Amino acid sequence: MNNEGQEREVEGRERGFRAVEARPRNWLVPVILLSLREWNSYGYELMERASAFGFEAMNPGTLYRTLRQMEKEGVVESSWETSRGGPARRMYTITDAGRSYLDFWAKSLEQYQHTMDNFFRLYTGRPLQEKEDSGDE
Amino acid sequence: MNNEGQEREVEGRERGFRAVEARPRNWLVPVILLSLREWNSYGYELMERASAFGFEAMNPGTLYRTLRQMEKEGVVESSWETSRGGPARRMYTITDAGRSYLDFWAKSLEQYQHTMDNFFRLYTGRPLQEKEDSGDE
DNA sequence: ATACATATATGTAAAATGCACATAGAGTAT
DNA sequence: ATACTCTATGTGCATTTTACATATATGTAT
Repeated sequence: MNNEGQEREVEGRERGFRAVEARPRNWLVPVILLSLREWNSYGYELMERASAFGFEAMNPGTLYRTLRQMEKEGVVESSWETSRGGPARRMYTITDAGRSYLDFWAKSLEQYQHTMDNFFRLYTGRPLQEKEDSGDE
Repeated sequence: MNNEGQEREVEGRERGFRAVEARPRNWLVPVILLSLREWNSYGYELMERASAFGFEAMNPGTLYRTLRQMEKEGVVESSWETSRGGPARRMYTITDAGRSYLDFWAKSLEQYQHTMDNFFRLYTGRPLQEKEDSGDE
C-alpha cells in the first residue's frame, strides 16, 4: 500500500517545504485593472475573473479590501447599482489614472519577466546574457 | 525652466502612484539557492550577486535574516570561515533538500510565467488562450 | 420561518520587508 | 595609540500585505 522509502517526489510540498507564492505583491491590482479596462464590473464578478489569473481560492475579503484601497488611490471609481433584484452591487469603473497605473504595472512586469528569463537561463545551465541595458530610466 | 503642462511621462512614479514590486515574495530564496548551486558563498558576496536579480539596493538585514531562516528550514548549511584575515565569514552550502526546493521554486515560477503570458496577451489586445478549459463565460 | 445564493465588508494575526542601528575584525593613515 | 574605513554579520521595530474567520443584508425557493 505505502511504498516505503520511495520518496521520489520532488514536489516539495511532501517534504515539508513552505508553500511558494510565485506571484508579486499586489498582483491583484493589475489583474483588476485589466478586467475593468475590458468592461465595468463589481467585486463578486471580478472574483471569478481573478481565478483565471492564479487566485484559485480567492478570498472575498482580500478582493473587496483591495478594491476600496484602489478607489482611495483614484485608479477606480464606484457607484451603487440597485436597479435590479438582489443585494446591491458596487459597480467599478477604471479611471484615466487607473489606465496609466496599469501601463506602469505592465512595464514593471515586463522587466521582471526579463529577470526571470535570466534566472531560468542560469537554472537550466545556459550562461547569463546580460544585455547592455541602456534604458536606465 | 519648468515645462508646465508638459507632464507627458506615463511613468507612474511622477503621478503619485505607489511603487510597484513586480517580484514574488521570497524571491530572494530561489536566487540564493541558484547562486549556491554554482558555488559556495557567504552573505556579503551573495548580496552582490543578488543585485543582478532585481535587488538594486540590497538590504543586508534582509539577506542575512533570509539566510538564517533558510538554514533553519534545512535548505542550506553554514560554517564559519576564519582561516583568512578580516572578519569571519559564514560560508553557506546548498543541501539536497535545497536543490529540491530550488526545483520546486522553478516549477512555480514557470507556471507564473504562463499566467503572465496570459496577462500580456490580454493587455496587448490579443485573446486569452486558456488551455482547454471550456470557459464558462 | 428557514435555508440558500448573491453581495459587500471588517477584525485580527501572521508573514515579509525596509530602515535604522549594533557589533566586530583588520588594515591604513596620522 | 586612536581614528577611520572596509569588510562582515546581525537585531529591533514599524509598515505593508495577506489569509482566515466572521458579520451583515437582500431576494428567492421551500
